[in-house]
Amino acid sequence: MSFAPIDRKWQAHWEATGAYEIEESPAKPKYYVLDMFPYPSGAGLHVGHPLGYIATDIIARYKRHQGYAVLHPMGFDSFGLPAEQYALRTGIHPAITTEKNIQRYTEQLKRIGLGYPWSRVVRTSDPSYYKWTQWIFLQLFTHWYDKKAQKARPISELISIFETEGNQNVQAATDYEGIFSAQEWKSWNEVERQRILMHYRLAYTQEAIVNWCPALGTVLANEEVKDGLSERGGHPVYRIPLRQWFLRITAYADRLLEHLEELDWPQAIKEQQKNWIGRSEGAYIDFPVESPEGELLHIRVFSTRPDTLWGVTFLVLAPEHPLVDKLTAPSEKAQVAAYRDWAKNRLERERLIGGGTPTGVFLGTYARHPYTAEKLPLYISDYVLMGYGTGAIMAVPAHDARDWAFAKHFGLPIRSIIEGISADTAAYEAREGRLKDSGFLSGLSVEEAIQTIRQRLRADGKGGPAVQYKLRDAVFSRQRYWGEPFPIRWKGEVPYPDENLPVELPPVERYEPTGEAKSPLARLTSWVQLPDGSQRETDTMPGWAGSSWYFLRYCDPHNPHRLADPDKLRYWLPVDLYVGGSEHAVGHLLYARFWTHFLHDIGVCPVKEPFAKLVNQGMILGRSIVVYRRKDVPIFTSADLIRDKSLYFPIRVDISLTDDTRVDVEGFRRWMPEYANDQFETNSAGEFHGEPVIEKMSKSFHNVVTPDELCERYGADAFRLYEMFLGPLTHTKPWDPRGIQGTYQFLRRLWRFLTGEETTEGSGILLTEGAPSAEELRHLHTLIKRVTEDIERLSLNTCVSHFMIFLNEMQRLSCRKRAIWLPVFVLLEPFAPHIAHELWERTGEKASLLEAPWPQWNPEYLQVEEIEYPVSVNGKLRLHLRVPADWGAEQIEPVVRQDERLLKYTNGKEIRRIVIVPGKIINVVV
RNA sequence: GCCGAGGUGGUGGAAUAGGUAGACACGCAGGACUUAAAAUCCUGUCGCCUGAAAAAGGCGGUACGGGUUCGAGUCCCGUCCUCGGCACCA
Repeated sequence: MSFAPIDRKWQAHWEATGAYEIEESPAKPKYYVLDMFPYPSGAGLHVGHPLGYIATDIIARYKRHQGYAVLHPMGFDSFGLPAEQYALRTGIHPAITTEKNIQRYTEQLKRIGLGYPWSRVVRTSDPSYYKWTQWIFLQLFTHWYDKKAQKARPISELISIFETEGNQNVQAATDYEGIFSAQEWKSWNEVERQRILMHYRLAYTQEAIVNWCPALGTVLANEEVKDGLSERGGHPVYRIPLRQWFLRITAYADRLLEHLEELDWPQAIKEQQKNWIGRSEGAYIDFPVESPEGELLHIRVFSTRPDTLWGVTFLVLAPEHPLVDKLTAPSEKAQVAAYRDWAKNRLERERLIGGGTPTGVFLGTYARHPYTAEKLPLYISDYVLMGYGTGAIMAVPAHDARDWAFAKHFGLPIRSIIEGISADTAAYEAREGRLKDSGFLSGLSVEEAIQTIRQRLRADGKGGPAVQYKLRDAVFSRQRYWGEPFPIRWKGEVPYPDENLPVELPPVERYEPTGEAKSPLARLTSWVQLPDGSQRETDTMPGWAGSSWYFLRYCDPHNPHRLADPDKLRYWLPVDLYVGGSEHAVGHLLYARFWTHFLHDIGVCPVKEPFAKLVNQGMILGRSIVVYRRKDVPIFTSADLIRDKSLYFPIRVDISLTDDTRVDVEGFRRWMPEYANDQFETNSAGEFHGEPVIEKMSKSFHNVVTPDELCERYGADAFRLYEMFLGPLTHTKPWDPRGIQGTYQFLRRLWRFLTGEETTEGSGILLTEGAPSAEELRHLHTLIKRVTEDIERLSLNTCVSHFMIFLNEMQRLSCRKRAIWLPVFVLLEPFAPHIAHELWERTGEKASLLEAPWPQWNPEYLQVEEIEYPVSVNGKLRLHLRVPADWGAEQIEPVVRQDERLLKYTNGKEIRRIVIVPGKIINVVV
């Protein structure tokens, strides 16, 4: 018996009636529940993908029963690399592949009975959508961040300020260090002005060092490079400077950090974002230094431990530090050049793995301690990074493990400045103790000393308090085809916004990279060259551009005039519940917050934080079956016969050819023709077994289970229930292909019990009239209470158990009373909508089950009438037990016997009464 | 190394306020029906002990060692292990 016909009947009905389309209704409270939209890959959905979607579908349906206007939309993150690579191989345009995949995804999602408003679907690759992605980019391009006002402001306002007072009073998020007056500003030409403005824009271009792989013709991310070679193909990778677009996310570092507090997100994700932003407080300290040519300079360092200033015994600069050339003594030039060369070609990765022994060279010159004027030797070493702080450090080997290792290796002095601490065997890094030998800091605690020195440095003009972030500005360029084009026209060196949106992605004939670190768009000269002599930007935006604001578009998905209507945004935002995988912890989730803060600043978005509550669903792992083939001869051996696995090669079998661990040998032979003539050693029962392995669900492991086949065989509802029943939403758990029997069995029992039918063809239902008994009401209201409370705390797996227990009780009581079952159908609807709707229809109820109000539990039905029951314990002490009125002696006696123990615990106090409630001994009244 | 989350039967997991640990389900074992299989239904299923068995009972048990409490899977201290993230960030 299959529930598939019922599934189809109701899915068609919902489709035809637009049952899940939704509008703002001011009279109702709103609830916005969101899934992370998928990239529509060619492989389709496997059973791991819809886990979160089913959970949010349950929440959405539940909230709808509770009278909320619920927005629970779906869309597609449809720009991306796989479609482009497929196009490279086949010549099929990514738009066609993507369209096909979206069709397939949509069918699969509908087959599970997910109630999405399909009219609201957004696709990031639609021009009508990416028009607004481009628009947001232009807003970033035409805004700067004012630190005084703590918000983004139009670049035109910055120009006005420059024209009237120059830049001396401007506190902006910028890397521009010069100071200029209004006169100077006015004296400059357009190109010079634009060059300066570029340092203020929130979207800007800059030369950056990238991993360039000529063989692949593209730039690679750090994680795509292994040991100087490309991960794919193993081609050499070079670090070259390239002009790239950046977004100035660092302007928002503080705000992104602060607002983390107010979010109801998993602690792990908040921690990750916090670490990623990596705020540290410390101080800048300037060390005077004289170059071999006699030039007086200073080296600025950043330290979180400025209190250890008297423990400094040398300074270290990053090899790329701009002062290295000037500060190298003639005698050391050759060595320094050699080291710098070596360090440059050493990739980040090796440098980290190399970890153990410090490397570096002496520059042959010395800096002066800012307070004691002591001579401090200057070194360069690649353990100091140019990209963080100032690219130079003061080394305090006694109180920093890295400096300690460096000092030991090069025989430099180690000087402890904490009382009673010797740093002979290891650095003392704790922020505890009192300072010694530290001038005016001596005698202070570490924390006191830090505060004192920060102020003193500023007062003395030798530095001052400073804050540093690990967060870097985000690279926003990709040399790819299948992404959003930049709405930018270059006139010479100066980029100008192209206000004529959308700038549509033109068709190309060849998808191969150009070999010059440019996207395939660069070949389209007719597209690139514009009539006014300017050229289009040919890079495209990264995958995360479109996904950084899609949740806004869902509120008003077809608006041609604006990103979304402000009233609609005000109604729906923020997202009340966002469910998705934790892999987006510092990518998508940080960028989406950044864009939302920015859009809030410019008055487009009513909220600063897009996602009030976030839940990470766990991964569902697959169960692969491995069979063993001898290394020496063409023989496969059943796994239960194998003693020494080292004699065998493991080979994964497609799980459709297995029944638990038993392998269909003939099927396997057909599937892998190269083994067709091999011998298969079976066990004594004549069976051939493999061995199960739990690992990621993946096509390459042949362990993928798709929802489609399960929905056909058991029905969408059994599938939905099983996905929930598997375990807590947030846990990573293996897919057990046999387990679905449990929820399928439950639904069949329910079906047979209520309809008396073995098939889904009839239309009968066996509900009876009549008033429910106290016991029946107690079961019903227990169910309502448990299911309601468990949905609220997202414990959907236990909800399923409650239904099973309830059915058992009703079967035991043979209760088919209408008054009991009607509310149960409402409770069941979010979990098993198809069967719930079918049963509801058969009852003849006219009201729509979708809109039926969620039942309320009545505490009165849950309370059990109590009586006092006098018993004697040990024949000595007389007790009064308060027990449910319908309990008999056979229920009380075991309890009493058990509670003889209580006598021991009362330390001589007289027990008057043991209070008992159903199932629990609550306390002893004395 | 640092940060975060966790450790309960053969398996997934339950125990919501510190109150009968193992609900519910899978698997497994036994039985019924059947020529047989599938399907379905019933019974049992943490370990050890007493008991011919059943009934009934006893003891132990939530990673390990301590502690608080009449009572601890739950709270506190210490140790070990697993998973996830970050990792020369000065």
